[in-house]
Amino acid sequence: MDKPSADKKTLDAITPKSQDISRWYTDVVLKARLADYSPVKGCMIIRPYGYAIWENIQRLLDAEFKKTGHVNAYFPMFIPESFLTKEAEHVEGFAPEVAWVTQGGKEPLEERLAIRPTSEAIIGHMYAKWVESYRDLPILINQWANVVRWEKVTRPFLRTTEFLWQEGHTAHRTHEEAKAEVARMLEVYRRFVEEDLAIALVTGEKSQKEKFAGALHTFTIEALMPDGQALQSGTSHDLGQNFAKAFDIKFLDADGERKHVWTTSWGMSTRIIGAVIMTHGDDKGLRLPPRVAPTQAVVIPIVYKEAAPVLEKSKQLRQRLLDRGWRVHLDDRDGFKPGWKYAEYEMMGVPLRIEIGQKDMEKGQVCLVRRDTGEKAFVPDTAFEAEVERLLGEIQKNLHVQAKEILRRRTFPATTFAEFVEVIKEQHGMADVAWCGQAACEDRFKAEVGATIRCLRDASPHHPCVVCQGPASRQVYVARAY
RNA sequence: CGGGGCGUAGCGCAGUUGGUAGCGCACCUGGUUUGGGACCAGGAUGUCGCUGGUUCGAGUCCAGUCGCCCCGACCA
Repeated sequence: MDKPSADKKTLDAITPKSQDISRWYTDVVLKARLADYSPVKGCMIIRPYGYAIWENIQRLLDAEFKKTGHVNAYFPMFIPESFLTKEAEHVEGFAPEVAWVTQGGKEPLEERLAIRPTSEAIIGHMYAKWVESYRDLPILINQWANVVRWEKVTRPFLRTTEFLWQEGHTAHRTHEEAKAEVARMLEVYRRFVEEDLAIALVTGEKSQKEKFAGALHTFTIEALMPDGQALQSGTSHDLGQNFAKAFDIKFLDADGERKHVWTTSWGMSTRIIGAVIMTHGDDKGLRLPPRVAPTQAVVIPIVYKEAAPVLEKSKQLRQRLLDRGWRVHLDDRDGFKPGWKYAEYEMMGVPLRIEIGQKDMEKGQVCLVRRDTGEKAFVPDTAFEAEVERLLGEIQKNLHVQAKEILRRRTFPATTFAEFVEVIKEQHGMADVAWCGQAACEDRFKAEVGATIRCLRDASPHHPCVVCQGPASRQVYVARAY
């Protein structure tokens, strides 16, 4: 138990991921300075390093929204109670977690105001004002905003009382058009998460029990965390005419008839950052996918007596990468040994480390070290930019391959209920099972092991219902969830 | 919201039968160092989560309250 030197090394270390993933997660969030706890329960401060990831997510997603014809706007965070209650299923679903403003200054309010848990109500109200003719359609608006949901159990990023997200709200002339929009945006999410965040997903429709409150149909992208819990990472809702009727959003169609519009909504939140942390991180800390890493490469000069030439070379290397559009940091701080810096940037998840010392300069080479594999390579100075570009691409790809492999290994078919329970409780995995479509059978997933249907698969069932052994209508993914 | 655990310096912790707070790391200054978490010397740092009570005296005992973590029921 007395190990003075070992103690020193483990003092700042994070709890190993394999040992206790919950503590590991908290350690990483705090030590990598992604976020910090706020004085208000369930809220968090997103620190610059964490916020930089969010900014990259915003930038990439927003570009996709623009490409698909959407524009940004901003709606207020206060929603009159009478608006929220207009859509019966919507209010029932959100009532338990709405925060209320009841007083302004010293005066009590005549009507209390909900702090938006989502914006269908206020946006529906406005769309009713704005839509007159079929020529006003479609409306394709997105907003970047904060919302508040009074959650009982919170964790940084994965579930917070206040969170940042984007919510798209569209109104269409026909149901066909709205359904196409729902599918289009789900695909935008899927591609973004798989390709830019390197996270493996299953996608599909939610069961009626799990759908968004007020929607006809909800479609989801679901990631599986390494502890076997699924994480709903983005949703796209076909709202049918539910909100159009509740808020009286009507247009005069070409045939001279007044008709209700068809609306959709879709959202992705800061929760997705939690998925990035969980999916890619290892015992040393974060491993960030290059596409969203705030710093894609860090230059660490190795200086001895003659510091100036090495520092000068370091600056040149940084500049050569900046010129190519990469996000690069030069850590030329004195007083920290290289080894300390290595550990620090590994913890921060910087994808690529660039070491440069006198020896390298003499040999006309640069040392590159990958965060994902730990592989070290010496490359000719002349090939520097090309190698950095190649390696960052490799790292992005490799993280995705690893994530897909973990999802594959943790997904198990089950044909009997006993097998299903084994998958959830013993394997800590996601079950791929046939389901008859009845709510009673769906309820048993939750009652027995606390799992829910994450999404319906496109595949047709090849076995009887895993619960009742009656004829199955759908193949479904079932798992515990965050 | 139930069950369990924990709140003492920035972080991790110690603090005996109640007697006025300490250790390691981090931080600051100077020097030597620097290819996997350096070393020496000096220095600064606290409403002991908060409120109330018991007491001559509370980090310590009692009550309440807030927060965090873990495990279960609800949710992006």
